[in-house]
Amino acid sequence: MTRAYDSSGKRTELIRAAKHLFYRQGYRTTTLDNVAQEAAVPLGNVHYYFQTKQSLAEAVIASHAETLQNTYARWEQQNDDPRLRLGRLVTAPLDSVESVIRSGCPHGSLCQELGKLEDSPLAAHASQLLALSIDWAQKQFQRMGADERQSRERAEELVAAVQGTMFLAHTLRSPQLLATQLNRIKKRLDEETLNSVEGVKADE
Amino acid sequence: MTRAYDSSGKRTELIRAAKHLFYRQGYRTTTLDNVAQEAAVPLGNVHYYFQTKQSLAEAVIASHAETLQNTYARWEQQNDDPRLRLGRLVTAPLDSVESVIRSGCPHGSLCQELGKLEDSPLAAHASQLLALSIDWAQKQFQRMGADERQSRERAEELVAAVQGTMFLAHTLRSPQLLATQLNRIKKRLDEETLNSVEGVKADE
DNA sequence: GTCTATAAATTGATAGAC
DNA sequence: GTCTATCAATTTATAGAC
Repeated sequence: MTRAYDSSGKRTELIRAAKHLFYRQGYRTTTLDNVAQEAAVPLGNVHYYFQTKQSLAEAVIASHAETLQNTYARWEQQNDDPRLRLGRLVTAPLDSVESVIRSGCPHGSLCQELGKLEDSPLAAHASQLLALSIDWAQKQFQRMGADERQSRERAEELVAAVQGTMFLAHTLRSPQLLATQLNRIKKRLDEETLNSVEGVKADE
Repeated sequence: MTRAYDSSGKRTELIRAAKHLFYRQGYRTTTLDNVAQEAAVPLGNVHYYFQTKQSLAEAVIASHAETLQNTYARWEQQNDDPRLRLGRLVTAPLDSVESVIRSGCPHGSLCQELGKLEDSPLAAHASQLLALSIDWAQKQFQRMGADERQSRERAEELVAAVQGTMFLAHTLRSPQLLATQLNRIKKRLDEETLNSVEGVKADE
């Protein structure tokens, strides 16, 4: 790095373009030329900002992580009740049905693809996106009074259900499935957490 | 095709090798040379059996579908009770924990990768593997007395949960997660289907 | 049918002018 | 810092001898 920040905005633009294309087409399918064109930057220039395609992917993963953390921070500000927060985690994919149907979960599909590149550190990096979501969900269950193990298992269960639903809806290209199943998950979540309202308020 | 069957067994062997490598490394990462070496067949010979890499992938998908159908047929023979049949669907991944942790679900991960190749018929072909499982699960729920819509939604929910669990366990490389969450799914399945035993026996 | 050698195309990465 | 031109490696696919 020879610069303190991205003065021209090209670096940021390259990350945005790569993020978009990796999501739509996958990491392997997307060429650096594709990214360069999408970002309106000459191909050769890409290597000024990112020495390798892999380092570009790492920047993309970091960008995803930042977005996720911002989202969770916002949800925490907007809702004190951990049940409502978890509800948003479940129904969030409904805010972008079309892209979920077309390309699946932005984080999940990236983990899936990079997870098979064994000789690469990208797999471990990407998996942190999933870990981030589980950890956050676990925190919410803990605020409802669940202990360490209980909260962990419920968080894993919830994230697995949402991920599996997005995957199925994407694979079968069914917006209907996405809506129906996410609502089922949400309904069960609401039912299961009905008796933990007091614990929350006491914790406040 | 100039032959009625695979007399030398090389065609079958190539499919087996490709199936294995696509699962472990992914479709894009696996080269025809990799497949040829794994099958102990010279590279140039691959094109005698499969004109393109895509046609090899189609054969792999067909082989997966055949395996799935055989498995379901066997489960139907071994158990009359649809609840037990569905139980096997849930716990089956525990019979091959290591490969699931290492590479995820053989069908799910294939669907995920091929699903992003838009200009290819492979996506639609692969998605039939998932559809097959959902359809089979739906049949079992129907035999328990559930109507068309109910059985469909419960089948989708079950498959989504199992797929999501395999995906999470694979991404986080956690055999513990796989076992814990699959057992949770099975437990809930058993609880929810407790009151539908009569309906089954009457149907027999 | 089987195999070697190679063509043809793609693509990540680099060199070097400006 | 920016961009053009090009290298080097990979990989799908084909040609043609045996």
